[in-house]
Amino acid sequence: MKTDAKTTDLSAQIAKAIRDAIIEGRMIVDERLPSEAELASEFNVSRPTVREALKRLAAQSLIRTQRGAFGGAFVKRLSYEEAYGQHITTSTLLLSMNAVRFETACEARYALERACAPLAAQRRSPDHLATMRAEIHRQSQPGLSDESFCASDVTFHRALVDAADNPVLSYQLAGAVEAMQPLMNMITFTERSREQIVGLHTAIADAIEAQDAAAADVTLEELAAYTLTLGKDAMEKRARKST
Amino acid sequence: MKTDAKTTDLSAQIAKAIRDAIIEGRMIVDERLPSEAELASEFNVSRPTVREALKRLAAQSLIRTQRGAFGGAFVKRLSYEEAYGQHITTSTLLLSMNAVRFETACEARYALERACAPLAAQRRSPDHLATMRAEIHRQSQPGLSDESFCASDVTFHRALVDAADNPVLSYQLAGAVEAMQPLMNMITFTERSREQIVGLHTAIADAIEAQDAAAADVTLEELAAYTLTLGKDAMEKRARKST
DNA sequence: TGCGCAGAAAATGTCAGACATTTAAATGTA
DNA sequence: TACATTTAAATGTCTGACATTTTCTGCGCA
Repeated sequence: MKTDAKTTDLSAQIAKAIRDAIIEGRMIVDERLPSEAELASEFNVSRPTVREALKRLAAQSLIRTQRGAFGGAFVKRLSYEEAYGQHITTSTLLLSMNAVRFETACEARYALERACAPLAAQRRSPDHLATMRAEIHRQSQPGLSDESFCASDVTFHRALVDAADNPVLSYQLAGAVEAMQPLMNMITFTERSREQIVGLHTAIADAIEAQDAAAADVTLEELAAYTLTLGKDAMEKRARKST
Repeated sequence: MKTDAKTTDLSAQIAKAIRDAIIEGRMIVDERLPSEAELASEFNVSRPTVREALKRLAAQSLIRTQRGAFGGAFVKRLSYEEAYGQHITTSTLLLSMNAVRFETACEARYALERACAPLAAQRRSPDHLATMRAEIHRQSQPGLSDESFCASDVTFHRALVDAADNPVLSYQLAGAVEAMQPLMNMITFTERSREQIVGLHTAIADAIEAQDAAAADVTLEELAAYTLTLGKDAMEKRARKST
């Protein structure tokens, strides 16, 4: 039953075998793996090869290792924080390496955000509202760099998403929202466009506070359309400059 | 400037240094990394340590390696397929390891799917419609196992999402849809419930074909509600059994 | 009896060096 | 010129050793 795909590294094969065991539930959280020496003899390879396999799994946050007596490798409980981090890294790279069009990413992001809006309107906590208001205030400060403006924009939208109070939703959305930031950073925000955005953000916060899902949806749609035009302008300028 | 965090492995530090270089764009796709020996002397570590670092990066699909003369490690273009795979694995584990409530996962999934529906209605290709119809047909076959029914359900919904013709959206949704399957597999589908679901699926396919976004949305909402009741029943049964 | 400290043991972390294998370029020959 | 051969530069793998960390054990002492 062993898949003797001679084409792959031994360490990759071993990593796959262990990974499958974890995914299929044959090993449970906090269960200890055999020691490196035991794994080595079990798979008939040397200890460095086993170690390479374990490092692969560690990179995916599937195991953690602990030194010392009664240490070893343990199946790790994947935390939301780590999953967020991995997802954001992957999403960001996917966008930056595959020449994804601004329109495509933007459409995806706002489509997903609008899916959160009704839940956010229903469940928003004072905490999330406070964050949104604080970021709106920051975005109104003159002299803010474009990067900081974008970062604040991300924080605002994260708060909106988190207000839906569904960690699975937050996790899935994190990728879409954060991965957009590098693309957004290419936009130069004029005083006029910042005013527009702050106005729309305020309208969104108001709608969420008033638990008015319909209003939030309409405003988000407006914001999506406006962001799209800003992005298109920026992309055109870059295209002209490079020719 | 070297972060001498003595608390972490050398291989983790080296992996981080290279990963940052890739993420920040200091290394571009298909660029060759220094050889293992060169990296070893550059970071003042041994070759096995460098190799462990490289395996970490390979596990995240950030690099690929090539043997032979003029081989080495190269920055890898992250493909949608691989990103899908990683995302699904992570999402699945996140759900299974953190005792996410069925309701939470279900809510997230359908909220996101409903975000795709309007775009799918607008852009659906004959291909996607055909897939949806084919899966509906499969789901009507008597004698289908619960697992196969669930797998077909996932394929149907993937087709719905893909019909929106936005790869970024498909990528983000893949995690939500596929990661639900293990949870759905715990449900025993009676003949009656299958009929219900097939009916709703048919209504969704009809709405998408007719480019009627509103109808698709309403039906998806119904399906979400129905799935939720099925899930709750299944969870209650399991709870009773275990006491 | 109970407490604290030293040592043993077990595991991962790291290193050095060697050999095997793969691959493409360079070289030589018909 | 075309094809076969050699060669060199990489990664892949193994062996063995030592360093470090951490826990448990057992001893001595009050």
